[in-house]
Amino acid sequence: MENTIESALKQAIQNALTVIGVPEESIPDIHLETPRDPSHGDASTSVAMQLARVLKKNPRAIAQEIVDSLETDPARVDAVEIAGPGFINFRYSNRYLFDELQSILQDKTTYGRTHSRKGQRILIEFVSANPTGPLTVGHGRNAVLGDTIARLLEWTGANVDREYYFNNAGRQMRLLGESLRARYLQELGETVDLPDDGYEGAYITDIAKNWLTEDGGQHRDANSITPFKERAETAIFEEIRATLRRMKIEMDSFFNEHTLYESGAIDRVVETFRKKGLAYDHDGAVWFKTTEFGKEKDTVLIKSSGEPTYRLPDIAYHADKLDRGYDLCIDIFGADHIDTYPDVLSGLKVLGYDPERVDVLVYQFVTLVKDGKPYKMSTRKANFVTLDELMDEVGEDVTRFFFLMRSPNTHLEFDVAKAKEAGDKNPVFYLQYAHARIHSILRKVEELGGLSGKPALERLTHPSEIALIKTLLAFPGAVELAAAHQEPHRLINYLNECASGFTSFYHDCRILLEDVELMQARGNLAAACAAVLANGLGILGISAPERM
RNA sequence: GCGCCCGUAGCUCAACUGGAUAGAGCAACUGCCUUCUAAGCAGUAGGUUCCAGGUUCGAGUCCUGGCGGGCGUACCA
Repeated sequence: MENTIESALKQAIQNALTVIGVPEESIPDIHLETPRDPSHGDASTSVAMQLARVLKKNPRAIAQEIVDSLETDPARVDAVEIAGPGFINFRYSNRYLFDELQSILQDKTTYGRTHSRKGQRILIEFVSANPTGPLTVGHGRNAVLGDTIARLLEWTGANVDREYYFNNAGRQMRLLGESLRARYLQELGETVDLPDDGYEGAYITDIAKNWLTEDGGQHRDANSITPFKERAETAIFEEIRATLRRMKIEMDSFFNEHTLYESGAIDRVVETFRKKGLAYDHDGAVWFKTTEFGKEKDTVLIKSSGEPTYRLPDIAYHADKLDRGYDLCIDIFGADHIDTYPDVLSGLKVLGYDPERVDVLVYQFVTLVKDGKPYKMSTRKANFVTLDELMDEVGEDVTRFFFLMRSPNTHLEFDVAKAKEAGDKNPVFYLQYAHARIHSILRKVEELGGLSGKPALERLTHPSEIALIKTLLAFPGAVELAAAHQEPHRLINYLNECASGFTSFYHDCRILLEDVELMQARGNLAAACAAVLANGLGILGISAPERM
């Protein structure tokens, strides 16, 4: 990324500022942006306006001084203009655009990859649903966000591992085992009630039925619920893994909370806290002095029953992750967990870790809209929609897309009816359609002799052609931006621009022509666009079909 | 009560972290298929960016105070 035109321009501006005698300490961070309005050029900076106050001069006059001492590469930059209140606008040369287009055509499947996170090891923990039931729509946003952010980070050069953290002990799992036993016995004709607060979902009955066909009812008189718990866990985890696979999510590891008890990691955390005077006994429980870190109340680490609350293993777990040598650990949390992570960070600080190495992405809840009405869900009650059911209805691509298309920190309305309308109302098809359309044309170009290895790209002069090239060149930056913010929807916004840029080009400029040279130039532009769309959809985990 | 998030077109949401005339998609209206995929394109209409102050060359974006919604505020996860 060192030799990009942007970095060259920044350097040139920096130099010019020094030349005109701006003291080093008042030089701001030079920021280049792409103007919304194309008539304002291809890149723009507002340094002159930022300096107006320090230098006590008219911003336009400062801009003029900067431009006068600015040395830009005439092969890449056609014009430098001052506009508005003091913006300095840069216009790129066509030659630059064609050179860059050529490099897209060379890189194809790797175009858009950067090295900004090269050498970084990142662990991203997500989904992390306990095995008490199938994954529901509620987990979907977490799963897809986590996986897509992982893919984004991989595209910027990082080495990313995906981990699923779970707990198969405790009250919830006990209830699950008891619920399974009840169903099992019911299937054998006994009259047994589900336990209070038991799991009512039909999947429990399915597990019971399957088991019965295997074991013939030999667990009827088992006096321990352990086999029921284990059977339920295995069956449910199998289903969860299958669902994830269907969503194109491949975990690198599953981490059982229990190992933190066995290894003594939890005890060590408490010991260290005590040694530092940040843990104490009160009312039979062990407390963490979170008031030392700005909280209103201290927090219970170990209940008077002797059972730790989930915060304690959480702290030990994060320490474990950092011990494994990751530069960065990312957690994907729903908004309901928002209150827990400050404690984890405080705990890590006490243990001597740098909390900066943990990043928490909090996303807001999903409202599922069915028949125009919001649909309330709960795993324990039977009224939930599983991810599998959702994918059965709207397909895998649409499912991933809908979870990604909004900023993580706004509420997401998932309207099943809209997602199902496999037509113009569905934005995912717009991207796939543009891609398929290009391939359809390229197949025809192939019949007419194919694309030239050395296309005459300078034949591309139509405004729609130039605009499309510029959009394609923005791809690596869009990936970088989405990765930096951990917000996949930014990439979707970009891909929409890309697809609509193509369709404008498609309508303005015919590709299949007698003029073979022009056909090849345009064909190559279309091919470059297909490559960008395919790469972008790949990052989102959405297919890029060649025919529709 | 306190903490976090949100409030932008009729609806669902963007807006490159402070930039130039706030943009898309649905829905509405008007055009465009003997020519490469009409799952498309071009156009019209739609806005006091919740309200009131403040910061500055410049605010949807930052600060303060309200109003409205979501989530949390457990010896539940």
